[in-house]
Amino acid sequence: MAKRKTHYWLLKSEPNAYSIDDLVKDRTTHWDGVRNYQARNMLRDEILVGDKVLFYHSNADPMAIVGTATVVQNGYPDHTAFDKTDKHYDEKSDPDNPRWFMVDIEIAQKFAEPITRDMLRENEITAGMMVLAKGSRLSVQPVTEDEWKAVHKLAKAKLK
DNA sequence: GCCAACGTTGGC
DNA sequence: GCCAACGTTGGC
Repeated sequence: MAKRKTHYWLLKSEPNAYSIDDLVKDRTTHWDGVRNYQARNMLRDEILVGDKVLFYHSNADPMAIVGTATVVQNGYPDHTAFDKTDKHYDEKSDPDNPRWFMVDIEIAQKFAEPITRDMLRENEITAGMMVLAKGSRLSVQPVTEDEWKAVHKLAKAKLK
């Protein structure tokens, strides 16, 4: 069976809602509540088991990449859209024709120190990351292999 | 708290 | 199909 090349992604979360520490505690989670079509398409079609994820804290102090995770379940319907009591309930998502999707991820590592936006901006490679672009609101973003590696170098450098 | 950027909605 | 109004995101 031909093996697909690993793809890399960045997932944003407000730590108030779900933080890296929550993921460390839970080990795995389903990435529910995404209600944006571009992000939905990636969750449904492009993000596959074995892909690697940068975990980013938005609207936080500090705003930073705080760890990594691995995708352990391909896209499947986001059941929180069917739950009237859920914050992300969407009456237009039909269980027979779901509108929203999610993947499952598992903690890989929590960085010893957060990789802040300033740190990302100062590095030649990570300075080009989508998450730094003005007005970048997409909560699921593709990351290049070079960016992935550069973030890890920053994480190691930070340990010194 | 402010507000620019962006996505969605709905009238026409 | 256009686009103004509106709501949300998210950095600062």
